[in-house]
Formats: sequence, structure tokens, C-alpha cells
Amino acid sequence: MLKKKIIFLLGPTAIGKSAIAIKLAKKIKAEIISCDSMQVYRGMDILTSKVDSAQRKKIRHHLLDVIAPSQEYNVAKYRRDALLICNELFLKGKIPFFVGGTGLYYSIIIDGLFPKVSKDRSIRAKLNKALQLKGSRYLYKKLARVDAQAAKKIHPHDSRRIIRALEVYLKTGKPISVLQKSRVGLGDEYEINIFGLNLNRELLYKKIDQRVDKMFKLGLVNEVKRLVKYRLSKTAAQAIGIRELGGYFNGEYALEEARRLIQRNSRHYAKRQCSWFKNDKRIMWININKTQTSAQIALKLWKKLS
RNA sequence: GCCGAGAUAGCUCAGUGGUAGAGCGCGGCCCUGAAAAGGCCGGCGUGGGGGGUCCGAUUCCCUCUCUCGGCA
Repeated sequence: MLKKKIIFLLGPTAIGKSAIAIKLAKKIKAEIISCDSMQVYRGMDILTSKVDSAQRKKIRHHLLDVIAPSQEYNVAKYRRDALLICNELFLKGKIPFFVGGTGLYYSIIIDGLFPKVSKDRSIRAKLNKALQLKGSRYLYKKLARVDAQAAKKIHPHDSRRIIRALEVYLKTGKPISVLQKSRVGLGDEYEINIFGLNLNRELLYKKIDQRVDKMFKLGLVNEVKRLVKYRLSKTAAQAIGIRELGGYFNGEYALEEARRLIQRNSRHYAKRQCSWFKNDKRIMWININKTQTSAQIALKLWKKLS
């Protein structure tokens, strides 16, 4: 029996994924599932460069605007939501087409998430308090005693991962390093095609800077002003642009400085994305050069699929 | 033309008679319930050119070039 097909299109921010994805989706009866940790929030349109409604009419997009920015969202919720949509699409005879740049999210879809150890507010509160009082080294030593393997992988300064590992241990009595081995991915069941878009670093940075300029022209400042009037969830508040414009709103620096910071932080982010994708050997790479249109690139991808 | 200040990393600059640092920038990497987050690593340099003093000069002296400011 023929395996069902799932497609991924990955790449750093501003490289042009969305336009290419829509063109490809039209050729193959696919619907797009956003693979982006920030585009799930309503009201963060300019900030996250979401595709507009005209484009969404061409091809249905999922997991955009699914929660309020006051709500928290995370990998586990994403996985649950995305897999649900995947199944719906299969029933409709459509191909699920994941498009985005959040490395953790796509890998969780493909490779799975170890089960059922959700975040625990009270345990985290305690651990965070210990972190403040005694520092990350104290927690790190604690972790090393119960889960040497995890400790080996985590840097002593990486307090977030130390806390999560301890949280899992305290909740289940099992080391996270053991649980992590029990992930169930999509691997064997489906035919998975992963495409990655690649662009020379200098050009990518230029595109990022230009995109940020465009965001300002489209009204980024007002959008963020509107957003921060309400309390943003911890996760939504992480979007690049919130903190940077916050400093401007507080009078810490001029608007131009906020722009500079947004551009720089976006470049750093893109670099981290590249580094994440680089060593996934399953990715089929497509090099972009500036003369190609998104239609041409979509055609190239389409040929590789058939 | 004269006077003064300066010329050190991609940028802004610090410092020292024993071949150099800081911030920013940049590069590399890690990643399993906060991931646009968080963490780690890396100085990336013919110290403006030439000459002199000295065991030794980026540091002291001379000279040239250039830049900036002031006076003409």
C-alpha cells in the first residue's frame, strides 16, 4: 500500500517560504499547516509577517490565529493541534503541508514527543525560587545526582533545561533522559518529504532588514502598542519586536534604536534556525538565488516530489 | 600654509617598553512541554608608511601620508 504523503518546507525567517508554499500547494492539492510558534497568536499579524487573507483564500492555512496573545502555547499543544489537522486532511484526501521555521515544532511532529509529562506550575515555582536563591549550579548538581545522563547533555548555566529535567524527575520519578528515548514519530507510517530553503547569508540578512523596514511601514508600532495594552502571555511576549519596542515605549531609547534591535535580533534568530536545520540529514536543500521567482522554486520542489 | 588632536579588530574606542584588549558587530554550535525562547564556544589584528633609540617598540624619538578641529 502506498504511504500517505506529508510535506515540510523549512527555512529561516524572511527567506520567502510562504509565497513558495502557496504556489506549490496549489499544484498538489495540499493545505498548509503553519509550523511557527508565533503565528498562532491572534493580532500579531505584522509582527510575525503572516500571510494575508487574500493569500489564505488561495490555499487554506491552518494554525494561524488560533489563540489569544494572553494565552500560553507550547510544543505539546502544537503537536496535538497539528496532528488533529493532519488526520482531517487525510480524510479529505489532501496532503498536509507544514510550512515554517520553528525547529522544535517540526521535529516534534516528525520524531514525536515523549508522553505525558506536562508542565507543573507548583514544581516550577519551587525550582525557580531555588534558582534565584541558590543559583543554577545548585540545581545542576541536584540534577546530576538523579539523572547523570541528562546533566551531561545540559550546560550548568542552562537553567531552563535543568528545571525542566528536574520537573520531569520530580513528577514521574523517572529521569528525563530515559523518557526522551521513548518518542513515537510519524516516521514509518508516512512518506515524509522535507525541503529546506537556503540562501547566502549576506542576502538573507539583507532580506531580513528589508522585511523589518516594511513591517514598520505597515504599522508595526501601532500593532505592538495595541498588543501590549493587554497582558501578553509569557510565550506570546517572546516574539521579536515586543521587547524591543517596549524599550522605546518606556522612553529608554529612540524608535530607530528599536528598529536596529529588531533587525539584529531577527538576524541572530535566523542564524540559530540555520544551525538547527543544517544537521538534519533528511532535509532536501533548495538553494535560492535572487533571480528566481517563487513560482520557479515551487516548480522545482514539485518536480522533486514526483 | 600654520597650530593642535588623532591614526590599534568590521565599527566605536581602551591600554602597555616584553608582538594587544572592551563593547557592539560577526562566525560556529546545542536544543524533547517558554523554542522568534534559552544556553555554550570563538579575536576575526602585518597596531597608517619609512627610519632611529633599545636586548626588545604598538608603546619613546624623527619623518612622510591621511583624518578631524582651530587660525589664516
